[in-house]
Amino acid sequence: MTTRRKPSMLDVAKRAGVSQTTVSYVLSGRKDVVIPEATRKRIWQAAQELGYRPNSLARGLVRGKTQTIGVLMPRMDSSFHALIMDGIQEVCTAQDYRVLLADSRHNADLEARQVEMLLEHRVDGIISIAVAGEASGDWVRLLKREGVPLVIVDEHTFEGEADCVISDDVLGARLLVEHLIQLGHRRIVHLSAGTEMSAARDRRTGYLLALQASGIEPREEWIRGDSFFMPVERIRQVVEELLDLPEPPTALFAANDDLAAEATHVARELGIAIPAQLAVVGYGNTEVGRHLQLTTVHQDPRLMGQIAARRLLRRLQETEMPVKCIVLPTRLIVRESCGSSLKTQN
Amino acid sequence: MTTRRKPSMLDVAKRAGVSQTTVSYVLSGRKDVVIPEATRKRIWQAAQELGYRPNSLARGLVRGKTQTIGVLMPRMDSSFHALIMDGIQEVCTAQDYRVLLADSRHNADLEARQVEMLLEHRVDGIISIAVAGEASGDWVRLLKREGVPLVIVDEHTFEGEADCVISDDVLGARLLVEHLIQLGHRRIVHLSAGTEMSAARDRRTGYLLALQASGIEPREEWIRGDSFFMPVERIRQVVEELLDLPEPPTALFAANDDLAAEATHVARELGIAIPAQLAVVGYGNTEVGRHLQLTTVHQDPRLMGQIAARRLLRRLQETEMPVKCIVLPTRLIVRESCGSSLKTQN
DNA sequence: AGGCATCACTGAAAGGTTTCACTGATACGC
DNA sequence: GCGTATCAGTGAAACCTTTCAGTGATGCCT
Repeated sequence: MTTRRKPSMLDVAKRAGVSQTTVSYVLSGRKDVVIPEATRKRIWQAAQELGYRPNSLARGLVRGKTQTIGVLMPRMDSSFHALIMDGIQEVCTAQDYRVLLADSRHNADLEARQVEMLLEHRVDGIISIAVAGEASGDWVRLLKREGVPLVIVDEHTFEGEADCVISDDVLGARLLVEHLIQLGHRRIVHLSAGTEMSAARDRRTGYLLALQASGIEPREEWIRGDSFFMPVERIRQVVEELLDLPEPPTALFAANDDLAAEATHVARELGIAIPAQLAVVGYGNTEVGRHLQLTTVHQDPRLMGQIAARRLLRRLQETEMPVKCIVLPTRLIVRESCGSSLKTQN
Repeated sequence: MTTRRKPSMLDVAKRAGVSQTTVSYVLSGRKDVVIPEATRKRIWQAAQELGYRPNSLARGLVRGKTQTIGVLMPRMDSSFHALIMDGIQEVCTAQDYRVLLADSRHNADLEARQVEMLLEHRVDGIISIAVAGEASGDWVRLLKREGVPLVIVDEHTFEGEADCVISDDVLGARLLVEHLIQLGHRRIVHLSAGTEMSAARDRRTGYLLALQASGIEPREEWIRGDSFFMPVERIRQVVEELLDLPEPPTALFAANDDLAAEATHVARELGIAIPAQLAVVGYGNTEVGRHLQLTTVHQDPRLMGQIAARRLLRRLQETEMPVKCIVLPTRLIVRESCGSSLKTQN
């Protein structure tokens, strides 16, 4: 059994008794060229019989477009990232675009190399999810120079240089903390995700704004934590520090639901009753938060992905759209973990 | 500003004063061809100055290999799928392979079209995650005919026709249910995920085996549920049916942790105390399960992804390996939700 | 001095498609 | 019967790389 070459357009052309050009016109469905139905049928049949499959590489090479977008992200592990991807996929699949994945494994060098990889593959545009740090500025500007459209999700550090899709985290955090203050809390600590990512910064900002608006002087030792991706032991250590303060907090605002869930565990292990002795609130409205009855702020990562993808695909058509930052609204979801008697829907 | 063409090898060649062939040899790092260091330097510099970026499409076209694998999955929403992806990504990124994503949105037609799409892109191989149904048999056999390596994750329906990576779900379910029986339960119901996916079938099988081994006659009305992806309302309805039986169950085995979590909610809403009145166990050892203190069986989706990717990449080298089904061991994790006093590690 | 090996390259084909500029042939109007 | 449209295609270049088969020019051996 000789491993035979895959059939090409030329093979189809020969079998159908026409030129390769005609096959191309028919198979790529160009309707501005007149080919009678009979000929089309012959070509379709020949293609069918040979098991012909168009070669996207050759097509991309000559067209200069690949109908492929690149998606860059630090890792594909949390459900937040997964849901953003799901939204992107949904839109891209519906519009017949392909998705080439690139992860940076939380490593700036690799991130830059992955961007290079995507460009080598001649993707038509790039969506980057929650990418961080000033180091990323280099490739963000590179893409701009090269004219490769970029949409950044959940990060607005490069607002003005690329489209971005974020949620209103300052407001969300503020709503959450104001809710705690209304419940009578004054010593509210923040399990933070650091300052590298804008989402983390914004939530901290909203926290501080809420305190200040109520005349509560924020204390330096009330804020701990440095990333959304701290290993569990680190989270536990930080939470213990916060709970062991000389004047212990009565409420804790975690930068996302996962951190809040972990904080809940630690508190329980320390014999602290929730919400009686400690109110805990999270951020993001994840499944974990729902199951733990966590008061939180609603976020819709799938929608963020959809919007990002739609924006990118639109930009591939209309090149000259002004860059913008799309901010999704947030909404407070009150559940048991904060000890509130009020309940919102959902 | 004229939109100028991207620099090609020929441009680099001209600038460095050598032939295109030489540039190719130097830039693709072939060490079997002798080119003095001075020439290499000149070429690297020329490439640098021009901002040359190799074109993977052209390379793939001539090489007949793309260093790209396709990943097919129903959707990218659950963290189970995300973690499998993460494992795949990790291995592929490390070995300098790219990942082209294709989702079928739980639709058999689209699934077949996505496979076709991957083949048009000339991927070197395909990993398919939790793909189901006899309809998939068509493209599984197609890939075999075309000689495109395939690894199937979390599904062994096509064992023998393609490599697969699964966990020992029959055993896992059996351990779980035997544990319940040891705790004294006799009326154990199963919130099932139907019969379409092998994982769901296997867990049901393990459940039945455990009952039979203890001389408990399984009743038809003890098994309800038809998919891992039931909408929440459907899950609730099914759980209520199970809990409302004339002789109510004392234990419930859900086909995965998410279903178990939902069942827990429903039970609580019905005023049923867990584990006092109803023991609940799940499957998969997910974050949700951990936070709910759910007794479960450990699964490592990231590892499954890694193993699948390693298997596929290896098969791309050694074409003639026999097909095999890799079965990962499972491990019982006892927590509070089953009312057991024994505790295992983790 | 002649033969051979190695060095440092080069030319051209091949890979599969799209697209522009054509070309015969038929039909139609007058 | 002639000019012009439309029809139904075709030929060849272009896209960018890899790779095979060479080719002069040295260096070395005997």
